[in-house]
Amino acid sequence: MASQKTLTDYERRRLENIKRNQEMMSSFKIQSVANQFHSSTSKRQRTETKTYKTNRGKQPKSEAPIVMRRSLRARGIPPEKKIGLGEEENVTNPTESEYPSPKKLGPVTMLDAYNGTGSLDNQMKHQKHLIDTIKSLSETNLMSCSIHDDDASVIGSSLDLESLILKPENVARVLPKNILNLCIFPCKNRSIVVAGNKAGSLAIWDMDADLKEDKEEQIGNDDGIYLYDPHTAPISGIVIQPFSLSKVYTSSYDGCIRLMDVEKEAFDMLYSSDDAIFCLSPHPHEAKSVYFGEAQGMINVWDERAGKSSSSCILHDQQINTIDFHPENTNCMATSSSDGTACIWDLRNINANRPESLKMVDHKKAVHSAYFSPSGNCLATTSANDKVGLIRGTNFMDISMVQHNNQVGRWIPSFRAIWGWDDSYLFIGNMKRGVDVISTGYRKMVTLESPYMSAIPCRFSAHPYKVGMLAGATAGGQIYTWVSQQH
DNA sequence: TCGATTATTAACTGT
DNA sequence: ACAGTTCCATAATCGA
Repeated sequence: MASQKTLTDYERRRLENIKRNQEMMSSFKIQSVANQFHSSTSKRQRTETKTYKTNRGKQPKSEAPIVMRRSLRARGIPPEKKIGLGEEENVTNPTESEYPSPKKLGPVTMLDAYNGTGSLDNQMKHQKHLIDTIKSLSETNLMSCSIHDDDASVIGSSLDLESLILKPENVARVLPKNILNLCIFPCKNRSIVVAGNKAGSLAIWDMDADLKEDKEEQIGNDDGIYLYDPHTAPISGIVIQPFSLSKVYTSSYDGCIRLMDVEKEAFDMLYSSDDAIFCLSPHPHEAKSVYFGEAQGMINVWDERAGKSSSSCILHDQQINTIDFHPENTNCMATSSSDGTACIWDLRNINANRPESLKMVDHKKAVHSAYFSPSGNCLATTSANDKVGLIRGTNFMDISMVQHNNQVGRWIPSFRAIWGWDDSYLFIGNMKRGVDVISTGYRKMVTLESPYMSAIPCRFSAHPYKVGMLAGATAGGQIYTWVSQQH
């Protein structure tokens, strides 16, 4: 009943937002971008462009420094068990002991986790260069934030869809295997993206690397891509601390939450569990806590001050795929789950054994994401039932469903519709190698296409400060970054 | 109701 | 250009 009071409070604010939003939308010019569905005569259109920016995409060859790292993790059958099976034989019994594999506990230095090529000396220099970059960016970001606090100018900036283009230099293969998660640094003047893949590797791509002023500082053929191996199973969440860019949280199916602390040049181990961790989300108003979905439907909170997980609770019948917080109402949280539902919760109510949600959206099939719009007026859900849900209005009572093909099969990570820079558009992958842009204002859906996009983008991240900069990641480890071409 | 099983799918790998 | 491999997602289908 305490929640009732907040809701009215909350409602009032939302109504104001809705009004503001409507004004914004009506003043917004309609883009009817001609849908050039090149119904692609066949599939073999062009695939050469994707290797525009190649990388050490493959497994390291036999080189001295790598052997050192390999000896720690890969190839490691738990030594105390399974010896009787003989080596290499463990492949034949997939029933047990397969997945948890050689999980490394405790902190790992960034250099140890670094996966590069070339001489050890070059690797050290290259890796150090990234550390310096992130450190410097952390400082400049703090300065610019404190001087003119014009963050608000970005939120609500409208976007001209026609201006979005994909340049070949903004295409790169940054990782082997599926990218499951990516996140662009919340930094005003730089474009750096962090991506995690199914193998537990983390890539950091500094897209401004080739514009670097200090050419003589460049090491080897510096493509701005840095590869680390902090986890041993799929990376399920990446969170960059907005006010401390040198801290990047990662969660993984290996049951660990790590913190890449660039100041300490290490991947700290914050939390470890026998169960998989499926998602990770920072509380926007409590900088020191991250929420994460663990095991079957459980939500858990990591509290940095306490140095441990503070509370847990079962919210769903199956795994929680995403957690997201309302941008204004500090007690409002949304979850999506493979149990077929997305829910909105009052944080004060989720301590009970069987908490009750404020709102539940039933998709009947797995829900892969549920994200609040930048204003908080709308919740967008993406489900395996081929619907994108828009939940808005007073108390989120108004539910509309947009048809969208979300049948990705087995090899493509599930689609998740994300918001751009205002409440106007959602961005989601398209099975025909495009980016679908869903309008919330009852306009026709538009598909972004490019000859340089040779695979299906399934996961996205929008640059928090650069309107129009949208990075899409594929099952093949590529990242395609669309930008807004001025004028 | 709960397991175990299978079909589905796109892109990479390597001849 | 072709075929073989990926393999821990999801839903539908059987069998206990």
